[in-house]
Amino acid sequence: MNTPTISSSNCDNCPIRHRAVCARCNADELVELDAIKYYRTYEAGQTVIWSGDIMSFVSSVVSGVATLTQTMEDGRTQMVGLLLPSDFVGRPGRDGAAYNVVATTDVVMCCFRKKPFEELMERTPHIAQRLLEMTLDELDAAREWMLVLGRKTAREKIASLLSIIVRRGASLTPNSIGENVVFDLPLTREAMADYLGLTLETVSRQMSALKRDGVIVLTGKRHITVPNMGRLLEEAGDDSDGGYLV
Amino acid sequence: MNTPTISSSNCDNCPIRHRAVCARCNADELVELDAIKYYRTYEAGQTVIWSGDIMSFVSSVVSGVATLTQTMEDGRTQMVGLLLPSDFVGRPGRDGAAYNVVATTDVVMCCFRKKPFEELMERTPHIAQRLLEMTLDELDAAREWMLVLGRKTAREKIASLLSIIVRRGASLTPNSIGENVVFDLPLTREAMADYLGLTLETVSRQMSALKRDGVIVLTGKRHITVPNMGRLLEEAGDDSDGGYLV
DNA sequence: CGAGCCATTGACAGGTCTCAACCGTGGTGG
DNA sequence: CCACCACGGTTGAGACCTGTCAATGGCTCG
Repeated sequence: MNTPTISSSNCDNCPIRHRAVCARCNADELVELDAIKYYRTYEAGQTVIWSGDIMSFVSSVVSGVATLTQTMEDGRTQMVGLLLPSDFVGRPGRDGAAYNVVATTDVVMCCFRKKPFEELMERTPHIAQRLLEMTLDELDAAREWMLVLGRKTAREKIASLLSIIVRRGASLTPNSIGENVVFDLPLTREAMADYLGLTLETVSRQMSALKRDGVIVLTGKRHITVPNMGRLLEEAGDDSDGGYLV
Repeated sequence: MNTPTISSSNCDNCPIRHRAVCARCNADELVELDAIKYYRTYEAGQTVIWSGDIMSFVSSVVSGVATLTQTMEDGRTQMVGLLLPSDFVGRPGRDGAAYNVVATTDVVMCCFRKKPFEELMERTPHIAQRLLEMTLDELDAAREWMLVLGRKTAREKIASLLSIIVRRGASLTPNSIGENVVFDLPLTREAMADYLGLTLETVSRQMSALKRDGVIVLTGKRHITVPNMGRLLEEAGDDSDGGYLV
């Protein structure tokens, strides 16, 4: 395992301090959380959690990208969550994991022992409030995703995924002001296919098509430049304003 | 409209008393909820909420069935939620509605004025706790649905939808013990298509196919008998035990 | 240099959509 | 009273998009 060293057990320097499940906690509450927390690291490709596992912890993604997937008996796989820094993993009150969690890049997790975390939640409204807020956001994201899966064409699906990654990464890579948006795909073609309910061949073909049509510029396989974000949003079939204030 | 009379302003007789957002509330908390609540009824086909509307209330479905849908500019529509009795509508902390809500049967809603409800939530952990629990359940349902939308065939999608309706209706129509499961579809073919990301023609064809193959028996358009529930679950591509205790 | 992985591209098959005709029921108005 | 329409549903024929199977290319690493 790479660099298991945890430089900051200190929440003050934590990159997700004000966005994760602990966002609303005050100093006293952080002390309580600190007592039940530990860090774990995972290498790219490693499975963090197997569906059905008994979970002894819940956790927050500190850095890196992981996926939440569901698999049918015959192997068909659907991604049901894309876990970026600050996202929460696990369900308080449930023992078994419902999904597979796989690290797609090297990942650092901030884990809380489950039992004490649940007890802490009982008497710390700040945690439960934040978790409710985050869960409602995830539910909205899942519903937007359902529209993508159910009603969009392959080309629109790809454009939607790229838009979502840009939107979610905006806070991480603060260069989304000008026209040119640049980012690295944290997913393989296969993972993109699992996200979008497509085959990896169709993903590849549509990526090539968007490239050919000048919607995106591909440098290597993963480095992407979007010359015109409005155009990408059009291709995604979304309202051209992106749904948020312009 | 059938029986718009609200016989019970009294929570004790409420059919969703122990399943809705108020499930954990004690007598004192119910009194507070009672002060900010009112009932509304909607006829089948009526739109309850338009996406983008300013919401002055949140609510629980008391009886009937409603749908939560999202629509693209060109009219493509995806259902993102199926609202059955006890389900919660609205998002505390957000002013605008994100989805359309349409009554598919006559519906009774128990509405709470939004501002006071939010204030009550702040000081009543029982409500926030229950809402978190319900939201996590909805998120799980949305993720199961994503697998259906992204990876299942039309035939599997239909079988999955019927299974879900049976499972959710089990508590409502307590006849799911024996082999024969009987129920009425609360959805038109078009609504089923919007649920599953299909066209209504494909839904109709697959319903006919399942009927022809003896998986279901159709009486009229909406009345369904499932002679062998295990068979239906197989057709849905799910684990044969249905995920729950047999 | 070969192995393994990720990705691209082609040819073809097949599942679902599109367009269209038709059926049965219930309500309505001449 | 009955023609007529609206509505939900079924079925057919053909087109098209995406999946399947297969071959190939580029890259990294041992």
